[in-house]
Amino acid sequence: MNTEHPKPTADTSTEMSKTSVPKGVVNRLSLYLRELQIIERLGEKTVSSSLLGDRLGFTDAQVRKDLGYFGQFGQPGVGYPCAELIKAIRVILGIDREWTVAMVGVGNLGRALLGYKGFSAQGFRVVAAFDNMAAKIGTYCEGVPIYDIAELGKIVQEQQVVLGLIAVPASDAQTIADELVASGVAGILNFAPVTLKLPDNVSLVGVDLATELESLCFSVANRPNPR
Amino acid sequence: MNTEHPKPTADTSTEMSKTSVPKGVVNRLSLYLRELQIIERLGEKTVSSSLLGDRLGFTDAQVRKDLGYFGQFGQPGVGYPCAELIKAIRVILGIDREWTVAMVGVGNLGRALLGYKGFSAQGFRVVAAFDNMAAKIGTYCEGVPIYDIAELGKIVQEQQVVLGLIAVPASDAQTIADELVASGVAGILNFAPVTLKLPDNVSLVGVDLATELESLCFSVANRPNPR
DNA sequence: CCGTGTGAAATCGTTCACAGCC
DNA sequence: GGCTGTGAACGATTTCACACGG
Repeated sequence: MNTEHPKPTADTSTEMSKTSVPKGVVNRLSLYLRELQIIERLGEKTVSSSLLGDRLGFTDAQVRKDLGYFGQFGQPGVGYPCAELIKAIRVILGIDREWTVAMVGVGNLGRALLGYKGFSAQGFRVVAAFDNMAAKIGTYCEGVPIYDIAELGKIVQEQQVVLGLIAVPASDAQTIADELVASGVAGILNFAPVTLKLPDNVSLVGVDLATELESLCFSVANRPNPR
Repeated sequence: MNTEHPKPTADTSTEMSKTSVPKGVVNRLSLYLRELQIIERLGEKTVSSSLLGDRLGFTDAQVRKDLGYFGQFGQPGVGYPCAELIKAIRVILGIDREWTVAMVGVGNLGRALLGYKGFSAQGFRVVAAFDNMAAKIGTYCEGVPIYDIAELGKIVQEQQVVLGLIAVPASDAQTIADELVASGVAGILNFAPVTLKLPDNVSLVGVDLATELESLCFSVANRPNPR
């Protein structure tokens, strides 16, 4: 849960958001997107902030405010047009283009992630995977070629990989991260249970299973009225 | 990042403490714990809030405030004793006891999660896994027996499962969640990309890969100074 | 001195409430 | 009538700053 990103000065051309966006908004945007796609598939042409909010457990005001950070997408009295809002959110999130991705670590978790359909579905193209186990090198996993980790730099550069996913043991994660950064990736999604240190021109998001489980324990253990 | 729950905090018995803990504190506590274990293994007997904070990217004040919600653990002029603070955080998080866990869905992701060492390492005992694929039923994965999903209710009750992990396709997740709740679990960790609706005496934490990746995209796409 | 614990101040994020539009 | 867009009020969280203890 480690993100990055200020919003100080845009120097170029067009407009930049006046106010900086609260962190949390971006995650909610992803959820709005997902829910909008479901609603659209249900045949609805438009959706109100209150319906969308109800389905996700947010207030209508929050939905409107969140969207308001990025523009005006709705029509008073009517709601938001699903199709257009979906398109707009994809642009905001930056997933209107294709992202070139590499997976580092093809153990249990790496394999599972490579098999996750959501990646390709949303425009992420996994072009390479890396491992240090000789037996795996040269084979394919879910259609993705597995290379020797020693070739990481070369291949990341050749293939213009923009995002790196780290699914190696904690002890190797920082080294891998450094190599990815040196090879020019712009962002890293880290599944290893360590806090990575990166230069701040590289974005970092971490997914930490232990942390999530522990926070679940906490809320169970400290529940207001245990049954 | 979907969490649940407002009113925690207390240490013993019948107290309904008024001070609510900011959400976010619990996740940081997990990180403190992890880092403390590393620091302790390095041979340090104590650690200051500023050192701990620096290693994780938080301010010293934040570290002290977070810990302050739960008691006084440090010595002025000295810092926090690693061993004791570790023990204290484990108690706060509720991971000083053993939690009985069941995994639902033994596809790629479920298998990967079952293989994740962090679970057993921190006192989580996975006693059962469920799947609807006939070929898997009756076999073991990472030492965990796989049962027919039709037996979920019976086995969860028999084994007194407290936490359920959902790693099934999105379309099945709500049904499974309902069954888990009906069988008496106290918390659910959901990996399926849907927003679950649960009664509020059951805690919910969601881990959503698509959302995390999208938020990474956003911060790369909107970086202050793209290189 | 260094470093904790903690009110008080500052900052940030959410909810309210209402004007204006369909 | 229903619903968006948005400043203003409110609430939550973080940072500051300093008294006090080893």
